[in-house]
Amino acid sequence: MPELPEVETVARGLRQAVLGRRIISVTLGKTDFIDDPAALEEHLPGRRIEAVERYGKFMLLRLSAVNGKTCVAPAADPAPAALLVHLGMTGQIAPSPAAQPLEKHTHVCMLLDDGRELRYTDARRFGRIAYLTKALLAEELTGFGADPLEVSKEEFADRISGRRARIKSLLLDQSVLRGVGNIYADESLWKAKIHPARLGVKLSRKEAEKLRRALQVILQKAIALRGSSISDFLDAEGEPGEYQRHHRAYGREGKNCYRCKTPIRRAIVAGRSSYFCPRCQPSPRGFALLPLPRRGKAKKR
DNA sequence: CTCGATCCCTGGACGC
DNA sequence: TGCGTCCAGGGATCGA
Repeated sequence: MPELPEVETVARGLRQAVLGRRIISVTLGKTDFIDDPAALEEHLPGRRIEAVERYGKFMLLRLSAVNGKTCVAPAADPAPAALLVHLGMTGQIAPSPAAQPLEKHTHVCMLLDDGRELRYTDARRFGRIAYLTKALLAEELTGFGADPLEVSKEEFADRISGRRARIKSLLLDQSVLRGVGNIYADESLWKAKIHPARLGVKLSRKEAEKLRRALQVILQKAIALRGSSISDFLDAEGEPGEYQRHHRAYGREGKNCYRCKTPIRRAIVAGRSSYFCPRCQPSPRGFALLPLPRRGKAKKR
């Protein structure tokens, strides 16, 4: 569940921990979530980590050009490049002493020039790792939507106003906004008092602006608190975040709304569990609030 | 074009 | 204690 605030937290941690380090060698475990595993082994050694950036839910480790002095074999691709990292649901990336035993599900180990290893673990392997040349990276980053922290009032409204999709679906759509996931979509909709099943086209400009503001305030606060740790999110120092304590909707089914005391409901919207206050966030016409099976009970097929 | 359904994967929660 | 089932969810893909 790492979303923008969690990825930002990890990126900041990595910036502190590994900036300027050179990668000596790479060892891989399972590779079915890596674009081109051989490319990692071939192209990473000899490169220095020059910057760590976040793009939506992606992290981008900018890598130096390879020069002859640090790499014995002439590199086939000496130009600057990047390592793209997506944490998926359960991905973690952090440096460890090379002597430390490997955590379960460690699939990428990058030995650094200070004796530590930058390790990527991911139980579910919903993440993604790719070595990308400059051209491939540029291609990769096309098609993403606006940065939710930077998007202007006008652009935000334009991006949802013509759409017949549900607002929840639009918030989750990385080609509309990059970086928002299920938790922060629900939290921002609760704050803006907008039902997740409303259609984008049906939101007024005023509502759209309220939603943009809510999203920005929530994301900023979540970053300040180092993200939400609801299952197993840990930052690059292995520390959990704090923002889960501030959730007002997500995961609060049956608990009282912080504004009006009405029990929070859960419904499937845009294929995802969605939490909302049925009073503060009035449902659109035609939205049937079907009773969901209680958690843990058998589910209809 | 738009959008919903399905699948990928594993650990943990829960029922019995 | 152990076994089976369901659920979490980002994103790719497919079909309506």
